[in-house]
Amino acid sequence: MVASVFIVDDHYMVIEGIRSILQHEKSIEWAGHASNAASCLAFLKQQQPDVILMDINLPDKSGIDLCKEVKEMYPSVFIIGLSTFNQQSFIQKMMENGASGYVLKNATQEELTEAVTEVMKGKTYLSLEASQALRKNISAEMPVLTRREKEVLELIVDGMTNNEIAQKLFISVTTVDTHRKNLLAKLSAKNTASLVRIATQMHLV
Amino acid sequence: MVASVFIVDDHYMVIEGIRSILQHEKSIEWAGHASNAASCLAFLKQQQPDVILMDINLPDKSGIDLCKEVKEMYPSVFIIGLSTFNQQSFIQKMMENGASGYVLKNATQEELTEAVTEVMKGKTYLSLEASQALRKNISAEMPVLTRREKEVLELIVDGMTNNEIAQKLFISVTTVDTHRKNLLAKLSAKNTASLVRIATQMHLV
DNA sequence: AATTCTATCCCTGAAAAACAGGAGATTTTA
DNA sequence: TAAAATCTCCTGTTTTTCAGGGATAGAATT
Repeated sequence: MVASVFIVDDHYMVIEGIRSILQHEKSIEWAGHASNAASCLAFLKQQQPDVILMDINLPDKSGIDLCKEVKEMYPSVFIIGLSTFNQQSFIQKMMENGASGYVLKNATQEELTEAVTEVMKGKTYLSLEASQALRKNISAEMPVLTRREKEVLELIVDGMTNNEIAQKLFISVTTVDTHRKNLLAKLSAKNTASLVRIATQMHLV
Repeated sequence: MVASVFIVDDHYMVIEGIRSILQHEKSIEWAGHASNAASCLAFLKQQQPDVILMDINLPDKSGIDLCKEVKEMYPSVFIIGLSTFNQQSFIQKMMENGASGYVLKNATQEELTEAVTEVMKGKTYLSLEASQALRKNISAEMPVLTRREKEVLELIVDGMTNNEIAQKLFISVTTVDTHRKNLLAKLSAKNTASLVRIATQMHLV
């Protein structure tokens, strides 16, 4: 059985690299490529590949969102996340949104082909680094923020004061302050500065 | 004349992609590749290629630093910076450290080969996006921070208060406050939160 | 030699954030 | 349905930041 593989990545060199890696594999067929989410969706209207290798960072929308959309429209297509970083939050969100695997861009030829073949069997493939990142952080950190907390956090990062946030969200300043206190506690930050740094480093905003 | 090209990039897929792109070019010869700065330097002790394609993000040291070192030791080697982002500060630093060109990873085959051939002639090659980024920001923003201001900024981002910073640097709290005010002014930030966000986004810390 | 830049220090007063310690109402979920 | 989570609001106090000045001394530049 031959698996057709499609690639979404905004870097031509990466597309070329993957193509060059996979072309030797007899069990894998090149379905095509897209450099952004829009042309990926356009392609899928015409035909559906078996597997999509999907970069997390796309110019028009995040791979995490695209993954969700594609899986809703074409549930039978397997998606493998692709990125340079093994950030736990990314990997987790990608898997939550229906991805079947996650591979880092420094993966070897063996890893990549194994990922595709395993996923085709309906299994899940996580590269060593990815699964380690997932394991390490699932047990520890990565706090769960509520919808409102995320909302407040983003406005704080945008440089708004409690007062401004309160007006924007039509709630009391004291409420905003409470959310802020909870954010500080959840992210183990002692003040605004560390809160913003932690939030950006964790890619929460 | 045949140009030998060496690549330093920590992503196997990118190396494969570049190799696949350049192998069709008769005027270009593949010298080899390294996935970190250390093995790059080790390779250069044995032989020197004509051109090095060098990623900005390397696991052991930044491409910007590596560029400087290589140019000091082997001034005749041409270096082309390689990265996913067209951040003005990165491009500028790379060029200041002796690079002859800068190419983004979404470059086409034509761009990449042109970059190599132009640089071989002793010319400078900047991809369209790179030169635009350079032009746009050189005229505007990118504030110049003094050594002390950078120091204070880093401690602020680390979540320290003026008081703590003052004790750490053995200066008065009012001095720290002055630096802080200057930072807010220079980065056009209205408070700590936006200061931290801007600093991290500009990769100042 | 004069100017600019940098780093240092000081002041006042207002605004904002951090910290402590509650509590009621609604939604989710087990 | 009962428990847990979430969102909401409150009263205080203390600490930190922000805004607005001004000032001195040394280093670098013109």
